[in-house]
Amino acid sequence: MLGDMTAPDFQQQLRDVALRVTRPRLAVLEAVHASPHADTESLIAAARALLPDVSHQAVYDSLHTLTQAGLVRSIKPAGSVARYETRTGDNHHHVVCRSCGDIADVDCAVGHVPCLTASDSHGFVIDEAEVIYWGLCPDCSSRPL
Amino acid sequence: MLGDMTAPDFQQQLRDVALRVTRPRLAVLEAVHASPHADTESLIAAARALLPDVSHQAVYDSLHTLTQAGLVRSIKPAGSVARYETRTGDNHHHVVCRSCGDIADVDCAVGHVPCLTASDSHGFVIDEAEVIYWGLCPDCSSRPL
DNA sequence: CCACTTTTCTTGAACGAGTCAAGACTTGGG
DNA sequence: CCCAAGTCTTGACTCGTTCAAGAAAAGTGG
Repeated sequence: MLGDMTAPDFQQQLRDVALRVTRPRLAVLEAVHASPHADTESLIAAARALLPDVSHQAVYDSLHTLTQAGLVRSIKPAGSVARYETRTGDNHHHVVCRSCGDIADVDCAVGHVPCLTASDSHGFVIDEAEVIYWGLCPDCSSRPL
Repeated sequence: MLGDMTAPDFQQQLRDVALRVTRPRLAVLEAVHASPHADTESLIAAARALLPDVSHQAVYDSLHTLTQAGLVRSIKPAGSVARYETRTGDNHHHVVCRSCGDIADVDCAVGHVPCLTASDSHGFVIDEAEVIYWGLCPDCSSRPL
């Protein structure tokens, strides 16, 4: 069951970053992989579909750990709760619908590392540029309130 | 005030956007103008320095109203509470220190409207691109933990 | 395969920025 | 000056997230 060949090898992913392989972590990893941009509540539900008795705290903890390890990435658009995805390390950004909060991935038009060098960084040592495009998703823009 | 001719006329700003001129709003506008990137708690304190008995709720409400009217702009970097500034409409972005949370303004290297056209917007109608540069401020980068 | 050490998970309570609601007060127009 | 609409005060409350203590599981060395 957890050795599904078509899906990423989550066990191996955990070992690769020197994290212990636990069922909560596997369930969370699989849940995030299956539902990109899902919020924590949904992920708790999804993780429980795989491991019925996981505590919400274990999910929160796993998400933090996996985020720090770089296996998942968290995004928190203003006005939204935390959301997670497994697509990491490829410098992609997000479009967020102002109306329904839906999120989609976008690659920057510039192609890579957009605007990473600010004109005047005030002495800050910058290591990441996070871009959020705000607008309306197809559904919401075609169905104005 | 004190002969400062460059100080914005906050009363006029409110009238220009068809908002009622109330003392809480003036106090909040002035507070935000005086302390760019301040969080709500600081702004409540700053507003009370000008108008001792403002309720926190009036400050929250004013901030929302002023934000909607475009007189102030709010920013909420992940892991931080809401912060506000009066510099609006000039497409500038922010550098946020991962360590101390300090924020500074930056103009995008591209000069204007950076990356506003995503490569594939998935049908979203985009109206704004928000950029946050993450890194370490001068103090934190020179004094590693 | 077992005992041990460390990390992780469970349970349950707590926190705090922000929001809601009802009634009193202001603002600005007439 | 008066009034209706819009704002503010007060105080309770929500809910995503975090904290804490003890129980359980993972990995390690014997």
